[in-house]
Amino acid sequence: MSISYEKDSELLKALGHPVRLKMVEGLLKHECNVSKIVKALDLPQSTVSQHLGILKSRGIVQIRKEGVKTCYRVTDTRIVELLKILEK
Amino acid sequence: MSISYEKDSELLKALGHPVRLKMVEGLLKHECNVSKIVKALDLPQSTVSQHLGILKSRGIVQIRKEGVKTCYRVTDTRIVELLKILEK
DNA sequence: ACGTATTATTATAATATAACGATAGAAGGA
DNA sequence: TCCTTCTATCGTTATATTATAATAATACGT
Repeated sequence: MSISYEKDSELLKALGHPVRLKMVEGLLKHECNVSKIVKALDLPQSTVSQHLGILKSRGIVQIRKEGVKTCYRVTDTRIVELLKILEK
Repeated sequence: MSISYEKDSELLKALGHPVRLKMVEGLLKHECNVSKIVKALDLPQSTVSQHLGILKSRGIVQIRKEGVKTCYRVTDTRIVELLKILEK
Protein backbone atom coordinates (compact mmCIF):
# COMPACT_ATOMS: atom_id res chain seq x y z
CA MET A 1 0.00 0.00 0.00
CA SER A 2 1.06 3.58 -0.42
CA ILE A 3 -0.19 6.95 0.73
CA SER A 4 -3.21 8.52 -0.92
CA TYR A 5 -2.34 12.18 -0.61
CA GLU A 6 -5.87 13.46 -1.09
CA LYS A 7 -7.59 10.95 1.12
CA ASP A 8 -4.99 10.69 3.85
CA SER A 9 -4.58 14.44 4.11
CA GLU A 10 -8.34 14.65 4.59
CA LEU A 11 -8.01 12.24 7.47
CA LEU A 12 -5.21 14.22 9.07
CA LYS A 13 -7.03 17.48 8.55
CA ALA A 14 -10.09 16.10 10.30
CA LEU A 15 -7.91 15.22 13.29
CA GLY A 16 -6.15 18.55 13.04
CA HIS A 17 -8.45 20.42 15.35
CA PRO A 18 -8.09 20.43 19.14
CA VAL A 19 -11.75 19.73 19.81
CA ARG A 20 -11.95 16.87 17.35
CA LEU A 21 -8.71 15.39 18.59
CA LYS A 22 -10.07 15.42 22.11
CA MET A 23 -13.34 13.88 20.94
CA VAL A 24 -11.58 11.10 19.12
CA GLU A 25 -9.37 10.29 22.08
CA GLY A 26 -12.44 9.96 24.27
CA LEU A 27 -14.40 7.93 21.73
CA LEU A 28 -11.54 5.47 21.50
CA LYS A 29 -12.16 4.49 25.09
CA HIS A 30 -15.92 4.46 25.18
CA GLU A 31 -18.80 4.97 22.83
CA CYS A 32 -20.69 8.12 23.71
CA ASN A 33 -23.81 9.98 22.65
CA VAL A 34 -23.96 13.62 21.66
CA SER A 35 -25.47 15.14 24.78
CA LYS A 36 -22.84 13.48 26.96
CA ILE A 37 -20.11 14.87 24.78
CA VAL A 38 -21.72 18.29 24.99
CA LYS A 39 -21.54 18.13 28.76
CA ALA A 40 -18.02 16.75 28.82
CA LEU A 41 -16.62 19.40 26.50
CA ASP A 42 -18.92 22.20 27.58
CA LEU A 43 -19.58 23.36 24.06
CA PRO A 44 -22.81 24.26 22.24
CA GLN A 45 -24.68 21.26 20.92
CA SER A 46 -24.55 22.47 17.34
CA THR A 47 -20.79 22.86 17.53
CA VAL A 48 -20.36 19.35 18.85
CA SER A 49 -22.71 17.92 16.28
CA GLN A 50 -20.84 19.61 13.46
CA HIS A 51 -17.48 18.29 14.58
CA LEU A 52 -18.92 14.81 14.91
CA GLY A 53 -20.32 15.13 11.42
CA ILE A 54 -16.85 15.90 10.09
CA LEU A 55 -15.35 12.88 11.85
CA LYS A 56 -18.15 10.71 10.53
CA SER A 57 -17.80 11.92 6.96
CA ARG A 58 -14.13 10.94 7.04
CA GLY A 59 -14.89 7.49 8.36
CA ILE A 60 -13.13 8.14 11.64
CA VAL A 61 -16.21 7.41 13.71
CA GLN A 62 -19.37 5.42 13.18
CA ILE A 63 -22.77 5.78 14.75
CA ARG A 64 -25.25 3.49 16.40
CA LYS A 65 -28.80 4.67 16.96
CA GLU A 66 -30.32 3.95 20.34
CA GLY A 67 -33.78 5.39 20.35
CA VAL A 68 -33.42 9.12 20.14
CA LYS A 69 -29.75 8.98 20.99
CA THR A 70 -26.86 8.69 18.58
CA CYS A 71 -23.87 6.82 19.95
CA TYR A 72 -20.53 7.59 18.36
CA ARG A 73 -17.46 5.39 18.42
CA VAL A 74 -14.09 5.19 16.69
CA THR A 75 -13.86 2.52 14.04
CA ASP A 76 -10.80 3.32 11.94
CA THR A 77 -8.08 1.11 13.40
CA ARG A 78 -5.35 3.41 12.13
CA ILE A 79 -6.64 6.08 14.49
CA VAL A 80 -5.66 4.06 17.52
CA GLU A 81 -2.12 3.81 16.25
CA LEU A 82 -1.95 7.46 15.24
CA LEU A 83 -2.99 8.59 18.70
CA LYS A 84 -0.44 6.29 20.31
CA ILE A 85 2.31 7.99 18.38
CA LEU A 86 1.16 11.42 19.45
CA GLU A 87 1.35 10.30 23.05
CA LYS A 88 5.06 9.62 22.74
CA MET B 1 3.13 11.35 28.15
CA SER B 2 -0.28 12.37 26.94
CA ILE B 3 -1.72 14.21 23.99
CA SER B 4 -1.43 17.97 23.78
CA TYR B 5 -4.61 18.81 21.92
CA GLU B 6 -3.48 22.24 20.80
CA LYS B 7 0.02 21.31 19.78
CA ASP B 8 -0.69 17.89 18.31
CA SER B 9 -3.65 19.13 16.32
CA GLU B 10 -1.34 21.78 14.86
CA LEU B 11 0.98 19.02 13.74
CA LEU B 12 -1.81 17.03 12.14
CA LYS B 13 -3.24 20.09 10.47
CA ALA B 14 0.14 20.88 8.93
CA LEU B 15 0.20 17.37 7.45
CA GLY B 16 -3.44 17.69 6.45
CA HIS B 17 -2.82 19.06 3.01
CA PRO B 18 -2.11 16.89 -0.03
CA VAL B 19 0.84 18.96 -1.19
CA ARG B 20 2.48 19.07 2.22
CA LEU B 21 1.89 15.37 2.77
CA LYS B 22 3.60 14.62 -0.52
CA MET B 23 6.45 16.95 0.36
CA VAL B 24 6.98 15.31 3.72
CA GLU B 25 6.95 11.82 2.26
CA GLY B 26 9.64 12.87 -0.19
CA LEU B 27 11.74 14.68 2.39
CA LEU B 28 11.74 11.57 4.56
CA LYS B 29 13.73 9.77 1.92
CA HIS B 30 16.09 12.51 0.87
CA GLU B 31 16.91 16.04 1.78
CA CYS B 32 15.96 18.40 -1.03
CA ASN B 33 16.22 22.07 -1.91
CA VAL B 34 13.37 24.30 -2.95
CA SER B 35 13.96 24.51 -6.67
CA LYS B 36 14.11 20.74 -6.95
CA ILE B 37 10.83 20.44 -5.10
CA VAL B 38 9.34 23.06 -7.40
CA LYS B 39 10.30 20.95 -10.40
CA ALA B 40 9.16 17.72 -8.82
CA LEU B 41 5.74 19.02 -7.84
CA ASP B 42 5.34 21.44 -10.75
CA LEU B 43 4.02 24.24 -8.57
CA PRO B 44 4.91 27.93 -8.36
CA GLN B 45 8.01 28.65 -6.30
CA SER B 46 6.13 30.86 -3.88
CA THR B 47 3.54 28.15 -3.24
CA VAL B 48 6.23 25.60 -2.48
CA SER B 49 8.11 28.02 -0.26
CA GLN B 50 4.98 28.81 1.73
CA HIS B 51 4.16 25.18 2.33
CA LEU B 52 7.73 24.49 3.42
CA GLY B 53 7.48 27.44 5.78
CA ILE B 54 4.43 25.90 7.42
CA LEU B 55 6.18 22.56 7.85
CA LYS B 56 9.20 24.31 9.29
CA SER B 57 7.19 26.40 11.74
CA ARG B 58 5.66 23.19 13.13
CA GLY B 59 9.06 21.57 13.54
CA ILE B 60 8.29 18.89 10.96
CA VAL B 61 11.26 19.81 8.80
CA GLN B 62 14.55 21.51 9.39
CA ILE B 63 16.77 23.38 7.00
CA ARG B 64 20.44 23.33 6.12
CA LYS B 65 21.90 26.20 4.12
CA GLU B 66 24.20 25.29 1.26
CA GLY B 67 25.28 28.49 -0.36
CA VAL B 68 22.23 30.03 -1.91
CA LYS B 69 20.26 26.83 -1.60
CA THR B 70 18.10 25.78 1.30
CA CYS B 71 17.97 22.06 1.88
CA TYR B 72 14.93 20.73 3.71
CA ARG B 73 14.68 17.45 5.57
CA VAL B 74 12.31 15.75 7.99
CA THR B 75 13.51 15.74 11.56
CA ASP B 76 10.50 14.86 13.72
CA THR B 77 10.79 11.14 14.34
CA ARG B 78 7.09 10.80 14.96
CA ILE B 79 6.50 11.77 11.35
CA VAL B 80 8.17 8.62 10.10
CA GLU B 81 5.84 6.53 12.21
CA LEU B 82 2.76 8.51 11.27
CA LEU B 83 3.44 8.07 7.57
CA LYS B 84 3.99 4.34 8.04
CA ILE B 85 0.54 4.02 9.53
CA LEU B 86 -1.04 5.86 6.63
CA GLU B 87 0.59 3.40 4.26
CA LYS B 88 -1.29 0.53 5.85
C1' DA C 1 29.56 46.03 -9.92
C1' DC C 2 26.50 43.31 -12.71
C1' DG C 3 23.82 39.44 -13.82
C1' DT C 4 21.86 35.15 -12.52
C1' DA C 5 20.03 31.61 -9.62
C1' DT C 6 17.74 30.67 -5.49
C1' DT C 7 14.64 31.50 -1.85
C1' DA C 8 11.63 34.24 1.26
C1' DT C 9 8.22 37.63 1.86
C1' DT C 10 4.36 40.55 0.65
C1' DA C 11 -0.13 41.59 -1.17
C1' DT C 12 -4.47 40.17 -2.66
C1' DA C 13 -8.34 37.54 -3.93
C1' DA C 14 -10.85 33.34 -3.60
C1' DT C 15 -12.28 29.69 -0.90
C1' DA C 16 -12.78 27.04 3.31
C1' DT C 17 -13.35 26.52 8.10
C1' DA C 18 -15.17 27.65 12.64
C1' DA C 19 -18.44 29.07 16.04
C1' DC C 20 -22.94 29.29 17.45
C1' DG C 21 -27.85 30.78 17.80
C1' DA C 22 -32.06 29.42 15.75
C1' DT C 23 -34.81 26.12 13.77
C1' DA C 24 -36.49 21.60 12.45
C1' DG C 25 -37.19 16.72 12.92
C1' DA C 26 -37.50 12.35 15.29
C1' DA C 27 -38.47 9.37 19.35
C1' DG C 28 -40.59 8.46 23.52
C1' DG C 29 -43.44 9.45 27.82
C1' DA C 30 -47.58 11.29 30.17
C1' DT D 1 -51.94 14.88 21.45
C1' DC D 2 -48.68 17.60 23.91
C1' DC D 3 -44.38 18.05 25.98
C1' DT D 4 -39.67 17.01 26.49
C1' DT D 5 -35.29 15.22 25.11
C1' DC D 6 -32.00 14.53 21.71
C1' DT D 7 -29.76 15.44 17.45
C1' DA D 8 -29.03 17.46 12.81
C1' DT D 9 -29.19 21.20 9.79
C1' DC D 10 -29.43 26.07 8.44
C1' DG D 11 -27.96 30.87 8.34
C1' DT D 12 -24.71 34.12 9.47
C1' DT D 13 -20.50 36.16 10.80
C1' DA D 14 -15.75 35.94 11.75
C1' DT D 15 -11.48 33.99 10.95
C1' DA D 16 -8.11 31.09 8.50
C1' DT D 17 -6.25 28.94 4.60
C1' DT D 18 -4.81 28.69 -0.10
C1' DA D 19 -2.92 30.07 -4.42
C1' DT D 20 -0.13 32.88 -6.95
C1' DA D 21 1.93 37.03 -8.95
C1' DA D 22 5.09 40.52 -7.68
C1' DT D 23 8.80 41.96 -5.15
C1' DA D 24 12.78 41.71 -2.09
C1' DA D 25 16.80 39.58 -0.40
C1' DT D 26 20.85 36.62 -0.55
C1' DA D 27 24.82 34.26 -2.45
C1' DC D 28 27.77 33.38 -6.07
C1' DG D 29 30.36 33.76 -10.44
C1' DT D 30 32.38 36.79 -13.98
